[in-house]
Amino acid sequence: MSNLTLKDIATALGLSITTVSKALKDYPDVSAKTKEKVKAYAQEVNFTPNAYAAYLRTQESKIIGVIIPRLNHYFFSSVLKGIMKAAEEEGYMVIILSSEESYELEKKQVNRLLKQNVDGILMSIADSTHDTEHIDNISKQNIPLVLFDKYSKLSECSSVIINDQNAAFTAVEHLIKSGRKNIAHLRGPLLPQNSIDRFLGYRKALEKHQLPYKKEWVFTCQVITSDEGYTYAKKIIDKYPEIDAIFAVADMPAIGAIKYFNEQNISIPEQIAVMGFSNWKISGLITPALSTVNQPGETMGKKAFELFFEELQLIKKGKKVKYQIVEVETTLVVRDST
Amino acid sequence: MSNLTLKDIATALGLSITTVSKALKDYPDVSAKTKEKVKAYAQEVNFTPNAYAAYLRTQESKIIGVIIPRLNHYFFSSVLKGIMKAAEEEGYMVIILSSEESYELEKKQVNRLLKQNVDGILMSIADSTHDTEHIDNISKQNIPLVLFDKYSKLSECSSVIINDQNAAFTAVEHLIKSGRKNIAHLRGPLLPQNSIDRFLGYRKALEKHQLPYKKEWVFTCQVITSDEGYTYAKKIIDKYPEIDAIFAVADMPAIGAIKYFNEQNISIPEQIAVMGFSNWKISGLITPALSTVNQPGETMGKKAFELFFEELQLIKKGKKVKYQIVEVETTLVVRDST
DNA sequence: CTTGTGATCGAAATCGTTTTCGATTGTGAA
DNA sequence: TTCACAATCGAAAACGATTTCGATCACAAG
Repeated sequence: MSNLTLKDIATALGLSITTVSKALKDYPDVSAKTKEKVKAYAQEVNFTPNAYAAYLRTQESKIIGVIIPRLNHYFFSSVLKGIMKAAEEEGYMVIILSSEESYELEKKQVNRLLKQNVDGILMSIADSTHDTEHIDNISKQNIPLVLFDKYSKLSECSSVIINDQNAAFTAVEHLIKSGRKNIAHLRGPLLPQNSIDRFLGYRKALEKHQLPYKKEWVFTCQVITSDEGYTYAKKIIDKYPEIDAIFAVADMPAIGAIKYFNEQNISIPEQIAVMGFSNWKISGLITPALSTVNQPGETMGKKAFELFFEELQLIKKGKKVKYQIVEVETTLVVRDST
Repeated sequence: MSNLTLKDIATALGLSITTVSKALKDYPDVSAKTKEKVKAYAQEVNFTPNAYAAYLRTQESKIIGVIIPRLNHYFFSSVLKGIMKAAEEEGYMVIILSSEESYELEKKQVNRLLKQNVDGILMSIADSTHDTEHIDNISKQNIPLVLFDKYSKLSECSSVIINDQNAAFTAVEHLIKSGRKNIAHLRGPLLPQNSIDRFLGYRKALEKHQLPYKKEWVFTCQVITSDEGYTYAKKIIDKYPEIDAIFAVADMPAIGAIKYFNEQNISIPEQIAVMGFSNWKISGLITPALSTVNQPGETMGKKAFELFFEELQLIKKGKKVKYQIVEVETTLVVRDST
């Protein structure tokens, strides 16, 4: 029952270990009859080769590592789901580690994965990550690396991203087309690039529609939480009552703002419209339901695994890998807050 | 750079593989001087033993497997966080698999983990799981198993749970003490035991305070979603206007109900109070903020790993393991909806 | 009767670490 | 000097699968 080996099968069938191994792997120098016998018996006793022993020869662990900045965030959970589904189909296991948005921890986690001899690493780099040495180390060891969501312009590797600038542009344009003229922006921190791009998309939309850009209408969230949205919402109402719409860098600040407006009986979207970004599950459940940009996490995860897998095949064949930047489509989700 | 072996160190220092190995593991039959030399060099070249080769001898993979019913649920993500933190401290990697609430898939995932030779399995069984053969197989192979959240009375293994009945009792009693007399219950499906226990806690609280239990005030959610809460809320208002409070089996249905009440301008908690269960992050962000029962996922995860680790030590020493049922404390979180 | 060929099978080396069991050296006591 | 006994090191056998390279045999061609 518990974990038999090739040897067990060999003795049971009066064959050598070699022949059993080859029969199971369809080597041409085993007779059809023997193959059948071996396979039938292996099936019967539910044999699968010991993964660790196999690794020692093949150097393939059939395990990939995933590093995400936070564990219990809806978006990253969705990406994980996509990765794990795709991985399962190819017979891969997934080891997940969290960097907790810390550069130091991220470096450590990369090293842990390398020591574990994973066949590849998929990761979303932390906001605080400022150099790419640890990332480049991965490629140097010749193991496939795919970044998702956030990415590094400096590193030579494949990435799965969305077009933050275009997505933000579309979202803000939607606010403009629905008649808003004084649109504030709750932007994210100066890093990562994503929050810069969303800010740029915001500016571009204003520009295209000849609306003035006012620096004082851009509020920077140091941490992307609902609390920041809540306090900025108060500030907006108190200091800039002319503002009639808010475009937030993410759903959380948008939700915080809505919470404040609800408490103050400020009508959404009549008096002020609110637009989020990411389409967390929660955003459809609050009142009013939040308009937002759908960021398809599961699709991104699936695609990230596929890029890894392609790359691995190329490496195994000794071919040169070509890095790809895959952009996944976002969609505008219009609900009741705009 | 890339993955040296004991042999590399041995030749570099003019020693044997054996001595290097023993020096690194502080065997008594290696001189202090040699140990120092070896350790210094190993440190310098950043050597760590190959995990797979080590496994072949020690039969310890330093990997545990975790199976959860759903990936992107806040509660399970929190448990994962707790598990992974604790695992990391003991040098364990975590492989995560999802059963997607499917009994068949759960069986398959258990087998995948067993084939991977993980050192232990932590799992929360799917709602649809009706027999425990696959679970018992784990214990039979003598590898530690710890269940969390949901558990099986039939299986002999340790578990980390909350006291659903008491928690529900406290929640409903809070509604009663705040003056509600006509309390409805959105209960979960007939399985798992958790939703039964919460229902029983609801009944017990009514009973203790001499409130009548009315069967027609208990609404069964087949799936625990906000949609179900939304439609039942409508039904409650239409058919049973006398109801002044709702105790939901989980946050999601409670949130759905609140959404409906908000749309209908039914004041919460004045006209009707709403109480959830689990304390998902979202519950504090809606308006009005949802009162609920805090289910400490991270603590449960941490505790689950600790139980596994204890058990593993006992098994390694050949001692008999004693299974434990650990109850983690819940707390009532009173916000604005009650 | 040889010889060559194809079809089947196994022995043995290998992956890198762990661990048992000897082997060697040096030291002090007899 | 001889012997006992630590102290220190290495050889070699595992762990289980993979894969190279022969070995064996049957059979047909020469």
